[in-house]
Amino acid sequence: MTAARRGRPPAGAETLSLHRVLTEALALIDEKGLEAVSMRQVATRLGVNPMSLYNHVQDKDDLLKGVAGLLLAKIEYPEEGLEPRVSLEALARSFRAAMLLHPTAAPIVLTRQLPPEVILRPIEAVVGPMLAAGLSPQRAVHALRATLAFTIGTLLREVNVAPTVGVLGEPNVARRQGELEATGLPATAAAAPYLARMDHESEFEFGLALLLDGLFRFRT
Amino acid sequence: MTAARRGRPPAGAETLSLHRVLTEALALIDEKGLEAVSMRQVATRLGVNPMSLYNHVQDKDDLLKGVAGLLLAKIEYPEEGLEPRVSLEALARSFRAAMLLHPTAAPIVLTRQLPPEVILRPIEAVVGPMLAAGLSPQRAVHALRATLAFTIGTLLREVNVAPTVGVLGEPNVARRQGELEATGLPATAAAAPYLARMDHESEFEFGLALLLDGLFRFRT
DNA sequence: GGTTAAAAACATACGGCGTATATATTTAGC
DNA sequence: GCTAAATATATACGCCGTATGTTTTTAACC
Repeated sequence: MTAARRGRPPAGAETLSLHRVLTEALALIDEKGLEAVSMRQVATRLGVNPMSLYNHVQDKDDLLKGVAGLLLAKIEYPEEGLEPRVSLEALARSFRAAMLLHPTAAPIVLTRQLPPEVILRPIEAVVGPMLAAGLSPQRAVHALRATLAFTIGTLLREVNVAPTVGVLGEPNVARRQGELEATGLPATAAAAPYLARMDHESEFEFGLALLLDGLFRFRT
Repeated sequence: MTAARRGRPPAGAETLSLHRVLTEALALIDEKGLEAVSMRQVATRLGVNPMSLYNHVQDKDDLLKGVAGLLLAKIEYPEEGLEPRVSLEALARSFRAAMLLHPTAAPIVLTRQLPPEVILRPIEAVVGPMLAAGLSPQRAVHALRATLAFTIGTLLREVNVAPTVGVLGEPNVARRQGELEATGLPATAAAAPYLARMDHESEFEFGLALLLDGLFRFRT
């Protein structure tokens, strides 16, 4: 282990950058999980002293906000001029897909207050079609918040950061179903085959359709 | 600072218990916030060595699960025999109210997988009325998951653990509204007065009614 | 071209954290 | 009475975030 250079690196040298820090942090999360993220681990992977990160990031929370921005940047926006309902469905699905590209990192976006500049574009992309569909601004905001709450809640469950009795994988499902039937709770037992099994995709589509159907039934 | 007793305490002495550990942890969260919770802090408040907690709790995560149980135990269940829709509304409101009794602790419940024994009762209380209303078990489970996802998402926003542009308090609202109008994004600017302001209560009721209306429109 | 302020890296160190391990004391059951 | 279990403390390890200070190079200015 040779001692590392100690001053500002010479002109041509590869240098640290905010982008390198953020992408390395995201890679670390993908590989080792959210809880493995530490300033020291990120620095080690970059071959750099931990304190060097602070030249590009205010603190650890700031770093995580940056990673959140990386994730949100992966949302793909539908083309202009589609039917409002089609645009909204596409957006919701694209948001979900973007989060599921990095499931273990998703809670960074979903459970954090983010600076306006990083969420304004998605908001505009949702409110636009809602107004175009004839919803009042007030109702459009209510609708945005209801669908976003549902989507966040669904995604958190999907990445195992929410309470649920459902499980994935056949052997687990069968075992859980048996446990539920053995509780003696009548409704729980009756619904056990469905409570035990989880199908994120269809649950997301079910709730999304439910909300959008309701919103577009009367466009006040 | 006299040296603390070192062995098992004598018979009559006040002794530690799981319940004391959990309630002290909850009190600490209420006073100092979630991030202030550490085994050492809880132990200090109990006048006890940190390692003593491990006689009652497997590890820190287990302690937090226990606190989650404390919170869920504060749900008040509606009486039997009400109209299904009335029961479901009461339950959703009661769940929300229970979480808002300890807003800073709520994320422990909302962003964690919990053991079945602690969530079975609420589940039964939701699925029961849904089946009573004529929903199929499959649809009842979908309905449970959709409303729960929405409720969790709404509550996380309410306790500042979710992305949003809305703010509370008049001066903040006015400032944020100005910022939104200055973005140049047309829909965002048009909806700025509503985007800037947050009204958790009415947003919760709006989404809840939207979901339940849809669910009860056709009872398949 | 020399001077100087800013930039970008490293070095050290502090106080906190969760908890593994070992030990002491008392109790409860046989 | 003996012994195992229960309940407490003591010590220590390896992490963590980051405050503070130092070194080296660059870039801007005269």
